[in-house]
Amino acid sequence: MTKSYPLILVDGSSYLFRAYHALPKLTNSRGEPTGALVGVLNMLRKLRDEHRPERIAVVFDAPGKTFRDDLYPKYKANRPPLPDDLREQIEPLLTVIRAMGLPLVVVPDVEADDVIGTLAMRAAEAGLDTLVSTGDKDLAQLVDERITLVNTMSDTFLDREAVKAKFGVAPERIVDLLSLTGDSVDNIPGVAGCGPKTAAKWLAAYGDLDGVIAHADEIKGKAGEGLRAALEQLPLARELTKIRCDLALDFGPDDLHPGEPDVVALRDWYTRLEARRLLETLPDDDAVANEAPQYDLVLDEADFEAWLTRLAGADLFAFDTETTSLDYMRAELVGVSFAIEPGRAAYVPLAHAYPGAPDQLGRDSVLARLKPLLEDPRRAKVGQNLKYDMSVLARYDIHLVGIAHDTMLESYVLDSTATRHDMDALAKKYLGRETISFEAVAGKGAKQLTFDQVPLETAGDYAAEDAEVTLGLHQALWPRLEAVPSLAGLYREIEMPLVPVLSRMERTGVRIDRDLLAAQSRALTKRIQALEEQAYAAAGRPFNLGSPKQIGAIFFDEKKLPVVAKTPSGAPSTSESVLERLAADGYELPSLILEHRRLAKLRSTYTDKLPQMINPATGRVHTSYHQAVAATGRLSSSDPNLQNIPIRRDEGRQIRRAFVPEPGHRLLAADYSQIELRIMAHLSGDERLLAAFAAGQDIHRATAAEILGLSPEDVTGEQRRSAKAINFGLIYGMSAFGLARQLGIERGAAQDYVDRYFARYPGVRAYMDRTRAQAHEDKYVETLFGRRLYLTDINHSNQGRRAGAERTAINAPLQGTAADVIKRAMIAVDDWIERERPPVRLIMQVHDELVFEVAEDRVDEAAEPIRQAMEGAAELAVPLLVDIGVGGDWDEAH
DNA sequence: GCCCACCCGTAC
DNA sequence: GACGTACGGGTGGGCC
Repeated sequence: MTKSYPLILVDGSSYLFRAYHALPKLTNSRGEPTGALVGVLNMLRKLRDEHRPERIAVVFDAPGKTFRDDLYPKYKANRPPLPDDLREQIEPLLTVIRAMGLPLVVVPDVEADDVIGTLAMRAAEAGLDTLVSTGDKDLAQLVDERITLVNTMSDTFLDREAVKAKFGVAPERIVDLLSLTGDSVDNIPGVAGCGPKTAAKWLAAYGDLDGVIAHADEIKGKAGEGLRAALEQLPLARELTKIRCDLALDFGPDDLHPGEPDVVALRDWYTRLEARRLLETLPDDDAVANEAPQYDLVLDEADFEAWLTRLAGADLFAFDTETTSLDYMRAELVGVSFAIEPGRAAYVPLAHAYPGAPDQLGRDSVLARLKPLLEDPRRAKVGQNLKYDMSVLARYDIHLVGIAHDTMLESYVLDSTATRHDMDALAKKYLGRETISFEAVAGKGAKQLTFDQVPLETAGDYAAEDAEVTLGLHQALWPRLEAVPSLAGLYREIEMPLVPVLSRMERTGVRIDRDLLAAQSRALTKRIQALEEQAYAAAGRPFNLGSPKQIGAIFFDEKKLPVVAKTPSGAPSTSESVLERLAADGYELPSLILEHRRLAKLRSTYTDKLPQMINPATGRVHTSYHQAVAATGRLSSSDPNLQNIPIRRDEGRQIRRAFVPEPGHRLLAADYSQIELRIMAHLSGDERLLAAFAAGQDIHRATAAEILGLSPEDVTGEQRRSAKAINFGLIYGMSAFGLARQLGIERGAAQDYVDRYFARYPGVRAYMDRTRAQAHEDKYVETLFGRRLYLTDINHSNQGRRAGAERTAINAPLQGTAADVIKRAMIAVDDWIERERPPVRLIMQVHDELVFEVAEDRVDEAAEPIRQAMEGAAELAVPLLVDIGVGGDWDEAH
């Protein structure tokens, strides 16, 4: 094609129908109809590539009545309703056309033909040649010296001469010809017995339609009779057929310059449509990725709508919230950011409030429109620590679903020993990219701003980058994860499904009896004060009982007490074991300090702190569970830490009485019995250990009996205690030296115990040897569910470092498998709760224990499903046993 | 006033 | 030196 056209007008509606009927009914693999849509897109691409027009518009009919309906109520009455599988393709088509950068024209209450006629005429007046691309013969009436028709699907051009050749009349007579022949699709009757040939003949003979009408009497035959019968309606047919070229449009040809294609959106759409040919027309991924990122600050409806459309078409999008607080229970939403492709992201500020802040889209209206997307399980989202975003959104009644990926967890599963899994660290590690720190935009210390006070320019870059980097990280991390099927399985089956469970558990929180803790604090204060006075008297001067340094000065400098042990930094230790030793030697002060430390610890860490952590809105304490902290796969808890509430000593245990249910409810505590030893039995396959668990024996008693050659009933309490220390020591990779210290016995005696243990449990020894050897070989160990823990020090030249790594190698598979098991149990139990909606809430996890708040009258029926979920969480060679207790507080539930 | 290392103690 | 995994309070020193 050599001739160039300054304006191309595309009859989009005609092509859509032609494509729908002419092309096979294709669908993509999701079952969405795509045939007509892709057909039209291919045609548009071809048209644009061949002509590279300066101006172009794709014109569609607008829904609604037109002037033709007013002229003729039966207009288009024969037309069947739009098939559903065609209707569904219209909106996506319009969206993709916009993304292609092609001006889209839909004028309310006007048909595409008339818009095209008017625009072509205006162009002609301005001296511009127009190419009208259509599949509809009616438009032949527009053809003249400046207007040419093309059917891009069949590649046929119609200029004046071609129109004459094809229809037998000049373009000026096309309206007359069509009036005579009629149009069954538009329900314009025409003349019975008169087809295009006859009509052309008549028009050639009598000049035009008026001439034909004037000479109607002269025409013979069936067609002549038809003509005479149709005379009255022919003027109306002409009115209906004639394309209007005089519409009052508020735009003209010069408003129709094509824009830059949105390659990112197009790639998503073409991918979704599975249109490979179209995908190939787009520039390479790399070319896009290497461009400077484009961050949109979305402040108006049009931009937001455009992003909504992009998100709706994306297979996966990255998502992030900006808020006023790290505390998910207090955080107010300040903005949201999105990315659908590295290099392209947007920030939608919603509630930035500082002097001179620009108007922003309303939070409620934005959230209302995001809600369907965020709650749609088929719309896949990726985020960094999405548990946080999920909890924040829940406060706005948005229940995030479709959490497909979390980059923090991808990183954690790939390497749990990495110290940090935050976005900044990951961007540096995996993308070689330095990101904007929160501190850089919000400042730090007392001058730190909340995010709503951060100016939009910097906030936008920061927030959009968060989403964009998250997507980039996912693209870097996911292939690495997929390359190791066991890790991918762990991620998919355990870590990702756990995210909503933890979010719910955190938001539920736990009720705390503030008054009880306050009373305990007062009682502790009295005792602490008394101890201080006694200590000052014993020391001969006042000092800070909380300062190991001052204690050291008094003990080892002033009173010349023996140094029992030193701290790692070389200072004389004042640890519990040291003080106990000194107390046993008859000194008074050490036991006073020990007592003081215990009480001060309880007061500062628990009885004073927990009431401060009560959320005023819920009256409950909401901890944070961290899913990417502990290298073994365990969770950790902070703010407050609910996983180290005292239990071993009675004084401390009282604090658990302050963990209470709502009125009408009970606490139910379910803990695994000896889970790590059972896992050791399973992993080692040791026959005696397996047999002991199979028989339901008290495992520490059985161990004592084996080591000492007694029958279980003859084992004393002291002997059982020693065996228990051995069992735990094994789990921690303890040496005979450590055991001796633990039990306060000679090293030789401890070694004797260890030897006898391994003689009776040879499978355990073999397992430990095997594990160590494997660790040296692989530089990592794994849990039963494939979780890996890397041991960088396993071949270290330093003996201490190497020994430490070996202990970790022994401990990690046991601790880590237990963590896997309880995580699976949590997912199962949450699934039951969400499915059956019993009056049961999961409120705490403490490594081998789950705590529930249950309606008082439903405790009995809750216990069994909980037990089944927990005991069924893994299929081991030994039974998994769960002990369940119920009470009016957490202490009582044990 | 803020930050951090250190020591110590709580849990499983 | 010697028992694994966490969190966090108080002290005390350094820094701004």
